[in-house]
Amino acid sequence: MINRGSASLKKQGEQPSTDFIAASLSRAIHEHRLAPGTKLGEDELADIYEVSRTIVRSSLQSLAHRQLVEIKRNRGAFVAQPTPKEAREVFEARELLEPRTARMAAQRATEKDVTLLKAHIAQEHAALEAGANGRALYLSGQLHVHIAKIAGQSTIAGFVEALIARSSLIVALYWKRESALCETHAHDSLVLAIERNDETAAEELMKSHLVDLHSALDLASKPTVGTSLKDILG
Amino acid sequence: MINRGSASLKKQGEQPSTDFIAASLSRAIHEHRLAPGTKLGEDELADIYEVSRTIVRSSLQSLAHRQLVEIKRNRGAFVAQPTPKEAREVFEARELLEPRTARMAAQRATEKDVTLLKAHIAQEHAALEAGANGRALYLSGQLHVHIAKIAGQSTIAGFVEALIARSSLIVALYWKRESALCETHAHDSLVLAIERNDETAAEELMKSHLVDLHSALDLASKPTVGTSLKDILG
DNA sequence: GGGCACAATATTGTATGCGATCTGCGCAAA
DNA sequence: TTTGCGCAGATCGCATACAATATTGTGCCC
Repeated sequence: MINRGSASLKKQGEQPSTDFIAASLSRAIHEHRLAPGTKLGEDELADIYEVSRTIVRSSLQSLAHRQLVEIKRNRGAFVAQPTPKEAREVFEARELLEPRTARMAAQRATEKDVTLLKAHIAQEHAALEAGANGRALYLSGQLHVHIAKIAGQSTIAGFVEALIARSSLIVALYWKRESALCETHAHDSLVLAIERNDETAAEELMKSHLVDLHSALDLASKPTVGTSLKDILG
Repeated sequence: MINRGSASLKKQGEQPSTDFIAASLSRAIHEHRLAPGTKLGEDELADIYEVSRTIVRSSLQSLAHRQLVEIKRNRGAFVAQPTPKEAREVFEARELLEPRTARMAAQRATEKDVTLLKAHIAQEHAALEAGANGRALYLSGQLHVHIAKIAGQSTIAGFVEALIARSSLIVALYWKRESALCETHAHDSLVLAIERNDETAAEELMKSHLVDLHSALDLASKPTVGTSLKDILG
């Protein structure tokens, strides 16, 4: 169910396991390999990653703090299912934060930054053409994080990162259209604005990009993928 | 060293212990009873709160995620010591977020909200007059959180909460003046603006209040309270 | 007398076991 | 057939035990 490839990598590298597992799960959620509502049993994960429940617990708590999973006492951890209200708030927060970070990024971006951004976008296109939809989605989000980091405000960048993560869940639940393609051009022109240090354009492009995304959500209906029908209806 | 009173309360109430301990430590940090750099040994805390290290670890990880404590691998947990750079970023983030939330709060505040805000300020004044400086500081921060919550954006309110918490550490490290009194009037007029639903005034007042706070910090010097003598002197 | 290497201690990291709580199923009664 | 109860299974919460690592103390050698 989960990316076993990375799990075995861990056995070789022997990195701080708790971070590794949290990152692995986070990626899986980002890439929509784990649907909202999916149960994440401790024993199950401990088995998969070949560590003790202690480590798994720690990872899950970390993810819970980022609101990527929800922990119900004596019930276990589940991939979070943001409500329409929460979804709206997340996008409103993004609309407040990100245009400003885009402006700062345009102001501060170095040549190297722009090169990296362009490489990032290239990856994004490649993923799309390869049909790796999940990966494309992940990269698409990471571009926003990347821009926030260029802005040089790591605190705000951290917030943006958290918002992007939740956005991934929101998209999984409320996305109307099928094509994620519509985003790519927005990203292109955004990066170009940053390249020519056009602060105002970057801010405006980011703003309209987010409004586009927001409007592509159907926040009226109840979650579609919601696996746990009983929880919601009960 | 830590609030034993609350610790014993826990024994009676038997609440989710990990949250309780995290909250207790958080309060202690907010109220400057725990100085930045203080080591938080697991056994020590386990002893004080009369729980196992498992719980204490969980609490510390929770605080670490909020960046209130820093966990160094194989070394332990310490009350965080934001650098001047981080301090600047925190206040810049606040200056970005909070004026907007103040505006929204002014727009949405009900009579009940205003009543609670005024009660809050009264507590603040009382604490100051009672010489409970730590508590006053805590309440002062909580007012900002309260306003953010009134704005009805719980996501943003969460960010503000995190920023307030870190601000407490920043004040502990970099505060220039002695009097925290200067703030109280700012809070008064801010709440009054919210009461009369004067959005623009609320936004402006919040903005200038934050600029005041920011300028009352001495971010040029190195941390003063930094307990780790070796790091600083070595 | 000073500096370095090694041993002892203390503290954190991880694993595992036991008790508590919840879920789901089966059976009995209406 | 449906509804309520009770038991069994599974899963989580927490404590304890053991392993790994950093820190401190001691003694030797220079």
